[in-house]
Amino acid sequence: MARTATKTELSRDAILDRALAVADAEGLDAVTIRRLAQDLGVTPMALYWHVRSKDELLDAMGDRLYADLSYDIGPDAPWDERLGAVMRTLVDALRRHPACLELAYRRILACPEGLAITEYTLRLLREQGFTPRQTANLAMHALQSAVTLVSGEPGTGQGSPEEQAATLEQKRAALTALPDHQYPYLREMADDLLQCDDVDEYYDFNIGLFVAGARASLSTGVTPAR
Amino acid sequence: MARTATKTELSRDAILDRALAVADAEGLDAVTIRRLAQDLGVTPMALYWHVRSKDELLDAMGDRLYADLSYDIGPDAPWDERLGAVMRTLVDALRRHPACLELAYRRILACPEGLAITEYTLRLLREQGFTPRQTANLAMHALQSAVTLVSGEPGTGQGSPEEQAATLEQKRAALTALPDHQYPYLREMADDLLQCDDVDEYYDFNIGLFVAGARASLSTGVTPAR
DNA sequence: ACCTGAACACCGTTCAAGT
DNA sequence: ACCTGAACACCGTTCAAGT
Repeated sequence: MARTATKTELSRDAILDRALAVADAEGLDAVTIRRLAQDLGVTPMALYWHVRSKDELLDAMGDRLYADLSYDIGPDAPWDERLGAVMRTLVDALRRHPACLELAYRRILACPEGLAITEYTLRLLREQGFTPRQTANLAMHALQSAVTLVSGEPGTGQGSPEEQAATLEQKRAALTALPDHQYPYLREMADDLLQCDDVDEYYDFNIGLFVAGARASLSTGVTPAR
Repeated sequence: MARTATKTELSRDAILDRALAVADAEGLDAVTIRRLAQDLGVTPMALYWHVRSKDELLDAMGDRLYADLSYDIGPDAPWDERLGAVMRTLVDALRRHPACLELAYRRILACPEGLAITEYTLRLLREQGFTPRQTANLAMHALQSAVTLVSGEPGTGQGSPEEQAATLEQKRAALTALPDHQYPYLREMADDLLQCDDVDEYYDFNIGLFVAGARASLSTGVTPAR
């Protein structure tokens, strides 16, 4: 919108800051080399001095998601609470840049902070008696669940806030227009499906759900069902 | 690759078939109006007679994921097995077109088959005693978990098979090059994190995990932890 | 070391025009 | 009803050239 013809000189960090700001405001699709250049008052090709390619820029944006995480609540806390704390931290971090969600997963094993939180989680589970296979599985899915929770938070879509509100109302209209004899449950729970009045309860419940599954799979030994 | 200058006349279905084929072979990014037109031996603008926009085409591709699903194992089966069957069906469907995974979530409440499986799941959970809020929550996350499981299946990335193999080997090299004193667990479980020798076990375990979480949240009444 | 200009090979989409 | 041609406003990226 406002072409911030900032006097601040161009740098990798300045580009990253602007990219995240654009993503937050207008969605990841709005993050464009040419757009960023315009915002920064510079020619598109100038960015290529500080960044190898757009893909590398997206990677760097993803890495920012893992910056400044604190998830270690101490070795004396129960292991399931420690696991829950990891997921809580991830969720809170991802919620700061919901437009960048899709960048999170591919960077967890690529950037130092991602490796650190993964190592922490692997150790936590391994020491609890999970097999290497189960541990790797649970650790990766703890992260993925965090991503999923944020991206699936009812009322949160992709695109600008206005677009989100518009598509939300559109979906509600579509659901309430369904024939009641065929979709009674969809109609009953339309609001619950589409929005979320208590986000804290939402995250608490679903993180608890994951942790409960992990707990169950530990006590029963192998696969928790079937 | 082979520009299939098919003599079959242009139609919405022909476009969709080609789009899915291209996505499966080269990833969703390769699905392009112009590329499809070339494959179909026609001018790009010809597609616009059969399809309103590229977005509508992507929506239609997503709808295909929900076609021909059978998940009802009968009302006499235990509810947790029925829930597991729903997730199994979704997983199997999504695995047929892994490149289209990101299209799945946004169409679940938009196409008839998506509505049907959602209604089925809502009813299943509601009759079990979950609150509307919990039911809506669990139903949507059952789907999302299915998407997550497929997209997170170790060894499965986005892009062409060659690209996947290349990035896989690259990641393994990166992990095994880590300092052992700092990341012992990452090094121990590098293979488990990156690939998956028994896919059936992988899906069974993780679907069971979700179902176990749901079971736990039902028996304990409200939120399963904290 | 850092930025620009011109150019290339792509996109999705509109709109008037053909048959 | 169905398709084409030309055009518009975008992309990411390369490469030689400027300072």
